[in-house]
Amino acid sequence: MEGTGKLGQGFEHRDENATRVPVHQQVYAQLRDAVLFGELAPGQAVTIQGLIERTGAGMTPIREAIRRLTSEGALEFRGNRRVVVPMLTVDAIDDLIFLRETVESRLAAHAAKKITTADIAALEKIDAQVDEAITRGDVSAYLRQNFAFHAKLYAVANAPVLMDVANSVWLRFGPSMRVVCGRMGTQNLPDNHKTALDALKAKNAQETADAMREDVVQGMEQIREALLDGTAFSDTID
Amino acid sequence: MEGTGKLGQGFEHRDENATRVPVHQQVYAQLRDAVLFGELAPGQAVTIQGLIERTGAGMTPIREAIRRLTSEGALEFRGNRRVVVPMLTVDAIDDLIFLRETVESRLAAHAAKKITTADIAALEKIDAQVDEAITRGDVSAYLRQNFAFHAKLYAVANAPVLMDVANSVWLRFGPSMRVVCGRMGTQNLPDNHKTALDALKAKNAQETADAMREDVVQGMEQIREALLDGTAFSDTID
DNA sequence: GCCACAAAAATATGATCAAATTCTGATTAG
DNA sequence: CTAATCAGAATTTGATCATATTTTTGTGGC
Repeated sequence: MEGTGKLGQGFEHRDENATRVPVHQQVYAQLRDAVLFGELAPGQAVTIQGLIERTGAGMTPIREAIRRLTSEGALEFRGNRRVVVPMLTVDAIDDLIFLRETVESRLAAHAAKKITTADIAALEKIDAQVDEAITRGDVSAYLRQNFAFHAKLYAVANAPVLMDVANSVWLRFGPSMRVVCGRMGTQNLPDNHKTALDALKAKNAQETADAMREDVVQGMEQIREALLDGTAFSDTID
Repeated sequence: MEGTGKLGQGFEHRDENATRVPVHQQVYAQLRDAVLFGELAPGQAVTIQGLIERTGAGMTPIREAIRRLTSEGALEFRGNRRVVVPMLTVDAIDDLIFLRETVESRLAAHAAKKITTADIAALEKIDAQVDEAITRGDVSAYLRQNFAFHAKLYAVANAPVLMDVANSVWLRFGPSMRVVCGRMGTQNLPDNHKTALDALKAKNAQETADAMREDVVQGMEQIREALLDGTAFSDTID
């Protein structure tokens, strides 16, 4: 996705049976990933004109994508029609930890009741890639695979409302997570996925919820400490 | 706001010092209220063309408003470019109850720590109007004033992340709430606001949280029972 | 019941207008 | 004489609309 530039290349012939993805959704997905995986730094400005050049799309679909991301908390309206990637405050991170702890453990419990062997296999495959990214020290891959693991669990839980909240939380701490990982590398990162997988196999909702809560809290606390420390975010724009 | 039709009438001269409100925000606010206070029934379709006629606005701002409401859970994408007011399922209402209970009590606790005497006065004034609406049997006024009470509490709490979640939850049960109230009238509606106000005056976070939790759960359970009963929603579209 | 055609609605683009930021240069205080 | 500040011009950016294109839906003939 990085550096490809324009959208829609290679899809000029439309008599294929491939389902057409609307431009506004493509822009949304691209911008969402950019925020989620830290390609945009906290405080960085996001302009409509810039996205027009970057994506080659028209103005309307870009506006739609920005509105969507804004109400999901990925972007922030800064008064004078300026849109930026929000910067985390300590107050905000406390609420995010609380939310993620609460929502993610409930999602995990739901998932434990509905999970199939195929789902477990998929989760194990993703978790193996998480491990690989950690040993390789590949921050970007870790962020993507770790998200994929949690996202898969949300999908299994099949609870749209909770999933929306969880995704919004991810979008809000994503940029800071990247900054923290960039500083610390991948060594101290949490991975309680194995415990969760064992609990999932046993279809034990309570244990699954506890394992995921542990995983979540560990990760979020690292961001919180970096925020309190302050040095990690000294280079961000304002 | 009802029945006024076109937007932006009477604002042709722009040398006033009145701050200009963008059209997409006006459309958003209008549509948001329509969902929140049950002017649109669950399952009802929302079309771009319809809104163009209804509001007199152009296409782009309407699209933006719809995208925003969609990611806030007030509207739902139904496959073939069709947007509808979502219908609540029993699974969804359970998650909404859980979320509102959790988030609203935390917001209440935050508010208790920061509240001023002016805020308390404002809350008491709103609560008086809630009482008046109940005795008058005015469902529409009850819905608006009750929301105003909670919204004021959110504003005092000053926790943007939690407030976004709470507002999203409101948008998701709003339409069904209206259906339920339309059936039952205003007599059996909960109002634990007095207890909450006492706790707020004492700046007791725990008691405030408990009072609000009680208020919230009572209201949500009524929707849940109506959903299980099923008769209340038999006339909705789909 | 199925396919073709017509009408309606949604997506996407570019043009136009308005507002805000930035840039420039001059004036003035230290 | 240098540096800071402010006014106004120029550029950039956002908001809105009108229009073209594509997709879906609805209808009538076979």
